[in-house]
Amino acid sequence: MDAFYASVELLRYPELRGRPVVVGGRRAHQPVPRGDGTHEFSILRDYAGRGVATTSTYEARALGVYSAMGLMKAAALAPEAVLLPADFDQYRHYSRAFKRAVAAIAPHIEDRGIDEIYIDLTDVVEEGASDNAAGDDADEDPRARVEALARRIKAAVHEATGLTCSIGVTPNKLLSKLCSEFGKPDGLTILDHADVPARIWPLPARRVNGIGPKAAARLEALGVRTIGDLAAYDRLRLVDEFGANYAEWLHDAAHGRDERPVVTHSEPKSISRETTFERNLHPRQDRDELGAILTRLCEQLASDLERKSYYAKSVGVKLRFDDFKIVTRVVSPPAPVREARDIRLWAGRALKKAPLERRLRLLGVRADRLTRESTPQAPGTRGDEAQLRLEI
DNA sequence: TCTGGGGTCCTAGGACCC
DNA sequence: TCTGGGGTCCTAGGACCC
Repeated sequence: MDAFYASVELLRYPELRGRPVVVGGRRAHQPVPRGDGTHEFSILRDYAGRGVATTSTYEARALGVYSAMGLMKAAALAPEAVLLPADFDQYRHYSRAFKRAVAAIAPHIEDRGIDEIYIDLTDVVEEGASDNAAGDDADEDPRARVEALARRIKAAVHEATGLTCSIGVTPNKLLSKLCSEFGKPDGLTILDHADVPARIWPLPARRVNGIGPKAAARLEALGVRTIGDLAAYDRLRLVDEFGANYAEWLHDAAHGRDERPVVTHSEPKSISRETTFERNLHPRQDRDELGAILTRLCEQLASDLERKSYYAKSVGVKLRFDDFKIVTRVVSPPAPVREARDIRLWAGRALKKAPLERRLRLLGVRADRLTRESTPQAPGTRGDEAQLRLEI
């Protein structure tokens, strides 16, 4: 989806179209209705406090404001930009709507978060082909068929949500992810393996999903800037720098090779809640306040577990200190837990294992190693199946 | 008073088992 | 004085993604 959160906000406040708009900041103010149908909006310059831009409209991006940028920095770049608080219920609603619209056409979908999916079009394209075989003036060009299908999906998404999306149709997820960035907003790119040298290799290596800031910097140090540089780079030297596994993946990725299937179902591995404080808190001086925050996080986590029907075999805490260093500690209760009181107890024990000298800016609680069962499951046993032991 | 919140996956070391 | 070769599970940290 194109600038998803910001675009949803523009549906609600059409008068903001064409203006730089930033979504984010926990203390951002709700727009105030004026009575004539318009609203009084807060602007970025007036924001004070912690927080980052969750997303921004293309007009704000033109001014240099991107996702994850601190709002104070964003305000320096775009002081007149409108600032809106995030409304995740609203975004989830539109997320479900666009996914439903796609699923009606192509049901083989992998969820990649609130605003992104992979679609396996193989069967849909083939069905279309056999349908067409009967027709007389049917379009026989496979590429034209694929394009028509992609346009049908874009139209369905727009019909259901009023929002635009960008689609990349390619032989695999890696290439589709790259191509979905082309022509945004409202892009459509169809690409085959043969197009990789011309259209993929000129791109910066950083654009590959899985090459982040660290890997990109190390590649840069090797003189590797583009995906084409990476494709041409000596494999063994890549192994020296990154280890066998990552090196092989880098090499395959640079050649547009990716065999990962579209995964239509997956179980969560962990559920967590965390919060950054308005001011840094000291483990001893602010002990009571921290304890209250931890309790609240545990209550939220317990309600998440209950709603989703999971128990946690491990409970962990996450601390971010004033120097931004992160420490995590995990404990495993004798039996899986779900109740807020239990989570609070074990989170407290995990916390005791952590170093507590510096001030904290963030505290988090995590339910780890999730299970549907409330009773401990010994390794190698399943339910109440009879156990068989054989010795020779 | 730069720098959110929710995730996944990988690596590495230690405990423990046969 | 030396002490193998598997395996699994658990924990901590880090890179990366949306």
